[in-house]
Amino acid sequence: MGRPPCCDKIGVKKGPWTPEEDIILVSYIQEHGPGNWRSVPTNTGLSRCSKSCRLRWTNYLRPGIKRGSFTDQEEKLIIHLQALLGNRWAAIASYLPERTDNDIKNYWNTHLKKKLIKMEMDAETDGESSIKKGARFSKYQPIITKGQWERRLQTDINMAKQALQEALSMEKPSFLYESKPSCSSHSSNSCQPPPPTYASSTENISKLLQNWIRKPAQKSSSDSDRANSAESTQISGTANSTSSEDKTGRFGDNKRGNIVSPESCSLFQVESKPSLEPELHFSLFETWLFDENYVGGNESNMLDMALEGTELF
DNA sequence: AATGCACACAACCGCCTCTAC
DNA sequence: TGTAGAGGCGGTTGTGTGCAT
Repeated sequence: MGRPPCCDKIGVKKGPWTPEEDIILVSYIQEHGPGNWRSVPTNTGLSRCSKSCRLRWTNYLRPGIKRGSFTDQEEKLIIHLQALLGNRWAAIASYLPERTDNDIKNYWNTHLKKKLIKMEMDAETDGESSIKKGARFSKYQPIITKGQWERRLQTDINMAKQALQEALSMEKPSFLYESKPSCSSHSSNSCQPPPPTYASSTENISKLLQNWIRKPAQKSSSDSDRANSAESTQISGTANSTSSEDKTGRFGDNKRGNIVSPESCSLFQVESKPSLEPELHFSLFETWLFDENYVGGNESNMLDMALEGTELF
């Protein structure tokens, strides 16, 4: 039924990307910018389908991707947003600009889902024992009663949904600019955009390129995909390991010169996830998301809220 | 040291949405 | 207005790695 998948074409390579392919893709995007993925395999000679190229870029090569373990704050944010939005990982990812939807999805599936299930089971177990004692919610007993915080939760969810809709819409609501008065009535030149959050990753790519260039002799086109994959992972991992440490990275930081040019930074400033100004989103939600006191002051309550305050579970 | 298992994550698949014609 | 194609998204799978036995 329907169209055959674009990746069904004969000769289209699948599997892990090699460093060579990464470099080709990054170089091409440097020059032409992201988008028009259909033309990427044709123009680069990559034996990859357009989807694969886009995915590789957005999930791995795109500047600004933070790797490593999720912080508690990120974790709580994901839990809240998942409760609010469901499995809309792209929407959730828009509130964690340094994380890809794939990363969040993976993290949810491998960590948070289990964690919440465990929490739920613990709560149920505790609830059963509590029922016998006549106190259903004793373990996560909030300061306010369940009925009270349920009503507050519903109100907050409605408010948050409304805010979220506005935030996700094409037009930025005016209140989002409250924290940026300098941008309100000035020319575009005087309104400095926030520093690109992906700068660290541009450096990562630069390092990746450097690492690859330093040992070209080790590379062989006859290497198996698996060997390439392993090296790719190693190189990328090494580069990525620095990403969360240095937020000042610039694409032009490549001392070897031209592969990654400073001018290309503008490219990556253009290409970004929509609505990727973390401080804006955080300013909008941080109170609601991180005000743990309002349900009793601990993470358990928050998780309990996420579990019980939505139909998604 | 060898084996099995669980975990993490990159990548693929298929469906949906959007847009140009 | 309908259709085809490209891009986007979420679910799922495959594979490498680390740990326990």
